Amino acid sequence: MFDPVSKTLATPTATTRSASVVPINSHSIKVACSNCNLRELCMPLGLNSEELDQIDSVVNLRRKVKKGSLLFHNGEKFTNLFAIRTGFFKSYVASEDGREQVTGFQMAGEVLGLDGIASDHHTCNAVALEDAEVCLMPFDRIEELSRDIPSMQRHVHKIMSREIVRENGVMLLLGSMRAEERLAAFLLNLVDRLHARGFSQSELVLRMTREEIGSYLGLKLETVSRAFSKFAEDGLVEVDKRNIHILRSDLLRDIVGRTDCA
Amino acid sequence: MFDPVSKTLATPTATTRSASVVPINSHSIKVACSNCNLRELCMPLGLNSEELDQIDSVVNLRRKVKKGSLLFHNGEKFTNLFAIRTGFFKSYVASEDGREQVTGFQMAGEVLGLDGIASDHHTCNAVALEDAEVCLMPFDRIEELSRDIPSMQRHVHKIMSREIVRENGVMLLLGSMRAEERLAAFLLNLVDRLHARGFSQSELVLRMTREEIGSYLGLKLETVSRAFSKFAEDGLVEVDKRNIHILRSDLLRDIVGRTDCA
DNA sequence: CGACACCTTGAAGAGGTTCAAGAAATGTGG
DNA sequence: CCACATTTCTTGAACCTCTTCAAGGTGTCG
Repeated sequence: MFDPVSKTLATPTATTRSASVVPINSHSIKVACSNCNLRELCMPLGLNSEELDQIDSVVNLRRKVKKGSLLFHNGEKFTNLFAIRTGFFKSYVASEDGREQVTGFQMAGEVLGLDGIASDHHTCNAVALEDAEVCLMPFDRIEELSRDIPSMQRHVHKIMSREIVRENGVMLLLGSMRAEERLAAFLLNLVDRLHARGFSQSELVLRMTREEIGSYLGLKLETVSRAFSKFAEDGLVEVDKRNIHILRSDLLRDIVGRTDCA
Repeated sequence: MFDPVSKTLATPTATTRSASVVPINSHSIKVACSNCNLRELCMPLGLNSEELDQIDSVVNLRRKVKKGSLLFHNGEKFTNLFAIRTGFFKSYVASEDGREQVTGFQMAGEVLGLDGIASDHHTCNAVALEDAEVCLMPFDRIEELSRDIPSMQRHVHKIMSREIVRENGVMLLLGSMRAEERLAAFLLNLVDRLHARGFSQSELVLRMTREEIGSYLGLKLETVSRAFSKFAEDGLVEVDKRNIHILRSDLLRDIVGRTDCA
């Protein structure tokens, strides 16, 4: 199955959708992974309690990110990876001449910041599309821990490889699909990842604008809007602003998969 | 500077272009990194001799890959990363309906196979575009070594992150550039990477067909051909089949960078 | 309530694709 | 080593998808 934006982790875990349930007063506070309900999404399974304690010592801070504000930006020194606890992000790159390309949308349990490892500086930007909360994971601590705990090491490698595979899928999408195929693939991927987090298989709320979807899919916002209208007209989805109800995911899948025909 | 296909490693090292200088009779043979002239491209610098010995024990096999044959393919069990010694590869993904998308072109000193880590199986294919030779690096040995040698660990992380950053660049290219911008960016990137390996800054020989370039750039082969003709007509390059002579790299750079205008 | 961001829809236009034909290079087998 | 089949590349012309430009509508927030 084609999967342009594969989920960071497959383990389904119900999460709350509200942004600020954890009492946080300061800019960032100490937390413990060992009793985090997203642990299955962030960390390798089957660790003993000693290893869990070690991990608690890595993920020692949280940070709230207000809607619209940057988690990190191009050029910024890289020190942390970020695990999303709540909220929704977009990451994007910009060329000198001002063009922007959304490179991904990230949700709870997914990791941000991998781009920064290459040069010790971030090369893309990450913005919260709704009020969000992230765990800070100092990368040198992650590397230390990876040396001590092989399953942790393997986990880190898998997360990075998964991102490479995801981007391969996006290249396929951008390089060879038509507008409606792209949007269908996008919707299916999004609802899939939400479903893996305990949400509906058929309903979703878009956290991003048509323009941001368009940027991600290599389309103009008008084209995205028209494709939504076409899907609605054909009875594949109901579209009410950013509330999407998928009526015929089977037909959406057909659209993604077809080589030719209309 | 926009860089859709950033080089795997920046260290310039002269290499020979011929494919079969090393005497190899069997399918694969033992070799030593410690006296490989590509070591600077593949391995972290500043290792002591004991660490170099350890690395020699990782990269213990070479394999010849004939032009047109697969190094690995989608679905194949993942066990090794591959460091290219000589030759030129393309990697590509395929969707069920038969569409193919070239995801990258790789040359000496670059690493193939990172996609396989995520699921223990490769998700893309790698084909030699000319007779090639690769070093086999068993990934579990790489992980062992990474646990012992922090600079090795960091090196592996950087290689993976670099691939993520490269793909971000390709997404920008596919999502927001016009045909001629894409081809200009492609040529500049290719000649850059070749130059870092001791080749000319202005002359290059394409190892791939127009169709493969088109697949990578999200264009049809006719469009690629026309863009080449346009560049030649405008005096930016000389094109003789697959031999490209870049006359005005400054103007090529302008083409990549411009937001609008003609 | 007004300003602003976001979304939809129509009409015209452009860039790239598709289809087609021919030329040049490459490889194969005798 | 040559003849022939095949692959690769180029170029033209018609077509189509998506973009651009434009206008109007809706929802949101200070």
